[in-house]
Amino acid sequence: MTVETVSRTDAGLASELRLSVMRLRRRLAVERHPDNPLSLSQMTVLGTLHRHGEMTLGDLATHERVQPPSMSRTVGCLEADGYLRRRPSESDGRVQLVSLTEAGRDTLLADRRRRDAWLAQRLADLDPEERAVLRAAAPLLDRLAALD
Amino acid sequence: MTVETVSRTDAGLASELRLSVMRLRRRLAVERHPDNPLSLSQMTVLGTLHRHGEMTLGDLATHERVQPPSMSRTVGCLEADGYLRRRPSESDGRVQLVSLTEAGRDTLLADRRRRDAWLAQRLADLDPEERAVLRAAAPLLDRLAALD
DNA sequence: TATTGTTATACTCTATAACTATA
DNA sequence: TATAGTTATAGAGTATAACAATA
Repeated sequence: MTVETVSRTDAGLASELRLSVMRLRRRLAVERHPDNPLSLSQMTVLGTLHRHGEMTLGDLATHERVQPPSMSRTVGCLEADGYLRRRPSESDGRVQLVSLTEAGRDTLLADRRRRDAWLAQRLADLDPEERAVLRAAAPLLDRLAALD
Repeated sequence: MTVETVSRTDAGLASELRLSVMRLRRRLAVERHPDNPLSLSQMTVLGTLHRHGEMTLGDLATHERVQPPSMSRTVGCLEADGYLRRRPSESDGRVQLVSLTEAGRDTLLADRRRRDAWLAQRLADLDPEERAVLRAAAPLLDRLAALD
């Protein structure tokens, strides 16, 4: 088996996919709209809160596959800048419930439009069948990333 | 249109794909085999050199979508640890040609086997049709990430 | 004792700006 | 002058360890 054909086998799929995922992630980080003050990770947190509604900090960390201290820091910055709010749970004083503010929601939706301008333009260069492949692939990537 | 259905539209595909790519990349970073001393980015460079053969430092940076100083540092560490070698081009003294050493190749292949153990196991939980989707998706992700 | 979250600290990756060497 | 690469410096993102508050 040669290096060139390894990608067609199941054994090579893992390698191919990992390289591709890393490169696109890096490119996405570069191509953010310059007037958006929020980082890629911060925007992802806003997106998750928009999708799921109010969540605990721990659940947010689990969902984003980061450790609690990392999420604590991310959430701290976003709260300080007014994109989300925290409140303690009534039933369990240890728990912090996190939710989007109106500013966070506006920022998310504006960013989504801008991001779509870049990535959707790249997607427009693909055939409809190729876009269909990626639409099918996205949830599969999430299943691969799932904790179980 | 609701939040839940947005992923079925072309406008929502960009958002979905970005979130999925980021989460899988983070998970891959976590799931590396603990006895591998090399980082995700370092392993990616070894993989690119294995696939392409000897390359200039600049081409390597372009291929990995990083700036030359970033690649200069990555390559410097890998050279110091014996995973690759550099030599100046005969025709142009400014150019550094980078290639894998035997140790780099061995490390790459060993790591590929280990990585496959994790990701291939996750892939094994998918249907053959779903793996086919991902096999088709990987080169499309690279086209999205391409400089043009 | 166990769980949730925070603080302290450090490391990796990446960038931009300024520089050196070569063309 | 222009190009290839390096050095210096800084910032973002993440981790682990130790801690505080609550259950």
